[in-house]
Amino acid sequence: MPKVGMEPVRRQALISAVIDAIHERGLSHVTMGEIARRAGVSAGLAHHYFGNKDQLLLATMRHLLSELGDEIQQRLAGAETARERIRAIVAGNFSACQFRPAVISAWLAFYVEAQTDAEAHRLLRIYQRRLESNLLHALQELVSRNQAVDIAEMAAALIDGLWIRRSLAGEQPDPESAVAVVETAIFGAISRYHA
Amino acid sequence: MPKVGMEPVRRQALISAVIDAIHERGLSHVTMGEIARRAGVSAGLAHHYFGNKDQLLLATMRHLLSELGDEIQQRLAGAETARERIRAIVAGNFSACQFRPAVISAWLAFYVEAQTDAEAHRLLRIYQRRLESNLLHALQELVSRNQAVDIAEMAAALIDGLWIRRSLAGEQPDPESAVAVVETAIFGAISRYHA
Amino acid sequence: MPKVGMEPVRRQALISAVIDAIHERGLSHVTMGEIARRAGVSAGLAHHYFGNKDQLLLATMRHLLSELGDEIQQRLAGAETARERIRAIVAGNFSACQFRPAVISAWLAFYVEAQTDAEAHRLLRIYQRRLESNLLHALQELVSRNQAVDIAEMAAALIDGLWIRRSLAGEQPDPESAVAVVETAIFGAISRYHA
Amino acid sequence: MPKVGMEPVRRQALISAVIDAIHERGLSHVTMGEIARRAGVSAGLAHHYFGNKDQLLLATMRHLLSELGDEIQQRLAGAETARERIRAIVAGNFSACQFRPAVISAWLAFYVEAQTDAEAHRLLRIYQRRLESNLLHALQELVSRNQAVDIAEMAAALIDGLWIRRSLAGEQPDPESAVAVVETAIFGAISRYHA
DNA sequence: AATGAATGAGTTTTCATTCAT
DNA sequence: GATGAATGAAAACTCATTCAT
Repeated sequence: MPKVGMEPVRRQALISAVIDAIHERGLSHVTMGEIARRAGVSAGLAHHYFGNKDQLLLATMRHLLSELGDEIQQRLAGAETARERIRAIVAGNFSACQFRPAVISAWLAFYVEAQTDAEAHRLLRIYQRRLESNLLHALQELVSRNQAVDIAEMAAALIDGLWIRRSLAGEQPDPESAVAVVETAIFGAISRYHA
Repeated sequence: MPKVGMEPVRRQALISAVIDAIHERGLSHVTMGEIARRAGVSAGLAHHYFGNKDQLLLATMRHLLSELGDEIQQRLAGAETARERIRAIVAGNFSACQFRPAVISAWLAFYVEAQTDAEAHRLLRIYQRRLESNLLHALQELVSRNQAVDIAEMAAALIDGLWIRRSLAGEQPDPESAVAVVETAIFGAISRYHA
Repeated sequence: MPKVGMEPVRRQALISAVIDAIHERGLSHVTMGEIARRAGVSAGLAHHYFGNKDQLLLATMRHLLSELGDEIQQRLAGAETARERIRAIVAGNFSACQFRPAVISAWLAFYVEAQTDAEAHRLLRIYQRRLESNLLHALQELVSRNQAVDIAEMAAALIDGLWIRRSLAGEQPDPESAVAVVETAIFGAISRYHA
Repeated sequence: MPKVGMEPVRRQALISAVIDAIHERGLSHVTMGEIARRAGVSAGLAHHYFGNKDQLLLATMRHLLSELGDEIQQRLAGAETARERIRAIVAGNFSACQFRPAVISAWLAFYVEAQTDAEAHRLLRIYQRRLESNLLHALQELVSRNQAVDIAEMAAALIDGLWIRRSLAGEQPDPESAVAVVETAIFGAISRYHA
């Protein structure tokens, strides 16, 4: 039953299937066959649209990165003060659509993949630099440049660390408390410098 | 030319080979053949000693966990005050033998594997609980129990986050500055509660 | 935008695409998708017109055979003496439209295909018999029947051999010198028998 | 039942299987599975020893080229006069072990493969150049350099052409008459130049 | 103890072909 | 008439694992 205009639908279904499959089986055990089955299409179609497994995986990673970017950008748009911008960045990183178990699993998997895969590495670095740069700009309005650098690094590491630990804990992820931990650490550090 | 008493040597060589192979190829691309080649033995021997690939991987993970445990235990032995114990735990996590690029890669890989592999998950949780428990005990001498729980979580996440980010940065890992970041965050939080 | 009367145009475009594709990728690597792409149509249309891949390939072969036949027939029409008829046959085999690199590649590929494909074999044998029979008739006016048979075989082999070698040489094919080599061999053999 | 020292045996069996499979199915229809089956081993083993299909095919081609080279070299060793050397080269090209139907099919297939495969092309050109060079040296003792060049080209083309036509004819190949045709053409041409 | 030979199951990938639109 | 969606079967290739030696 071929219909026209199905390409974007199938692409999205396949990317979602990748995320779910990684969550349940782990990236190293995911097969094209399983992804296709979850997406309700044949393995051939997955290749037809993405060329090969690596490309499909990278497309999924790009999807996640872009979703996260949008999430943060949206929140930044409504932020006026430096404190609000910092909150926007932190909250964006733990936004509902990103902090779902399956998405967390996929993120982690790609994080690790980026250790050895050049393209995955490149994609992740771009996101990381942007995150740090955003944080840095906001922080520099509150503390000196050197202090901002230190706090930004700490905050970025804390965000990643909370992600990884919450995911491993297996409990229902709790975005709000995660946000609170990071904000406490950031604003605590800022007030320390101000004292 | 089989020699007697080679077993521990071979086992260690294979475990080291796993770590290096994960670092260079990524866990999902590591094969028994490559591990064996790196260890300078035949693939058959790897099976002879470890039974199968999963067991070899888990043995490697156990090796890393035990090494980290020893590292922290050693430092704790010489620590007398609560502050010193906290410093011992943090420093142990970034000790030279652990904070090598190849070891970091392997840790990350196992972290992710633990998402979907029951035994890996169990091993990792044991280590995490011990780490948190150690931290908690030390912190409770300085702050209230509730405050200690919050700080311990933050500290643990920060340690993991620094690991993961430093590894991805590709630069030579710098244990001392990592330790400094974590200690600053911990003692900053403590002093905040005291104020 | 389907147009009426496009069928012969599409068919010819597909056949030309087959020849070019064989030249650039080799028959064993040619796919329907690539042929269709080169012809500027969808893969579905290629099937619509030719039924399946084998039929399209055979249609291409028939096209080449018929083109070669026409080429020779045209030249034979203007030939009066036996020597002229021999020259017509030889020259026809190296005529410009046949001795193009892409066409040579396709010919060779079909030659080989004919080893194992019954229909291709049949088509090629028809052409070969006609070529030999034409040559034989002309030669028999100049030498005895037995001598004519020998010379015809030699000439036919020489034609094929020059084709195959020129094609592999990769140089710009030079029909005239090829013709000269064959004619020298034929007329040399004839004069030898006459001596 | 693994035995040591099987590698050369398996390699040879696989190469022979390639030749037979090409003869019966045609290069474009040959699969690794069929080759392995004919060789009496698993498809995995074929990959184990040759890496991939292309490499196995090229190894087969190298095998044929080297066998042909040996055949000619042997005959050349016993030749003293220029005429004998020419006969050695021609006879070597139609030697029993080369002029078997299956071997002929394989040769043709590789000839065509060389049109589009760089490595196959390289291998074939080396053989062709050596053949022409050998012929040229022998011929230059009997005729002028220019005449030798012409005769060598004609002879080489005739050899290839006879191969291709005899193979297509499907009859039992007849080395002796093929040799006779080539020698008649060569020595006829020489005597023509001498006249 | 140790190896290399060998396999078979599983995975990716390709591609001719079909079919609704 | 023409397309793009979709499939399924077949092919290449990988690799953990077994086993005779």
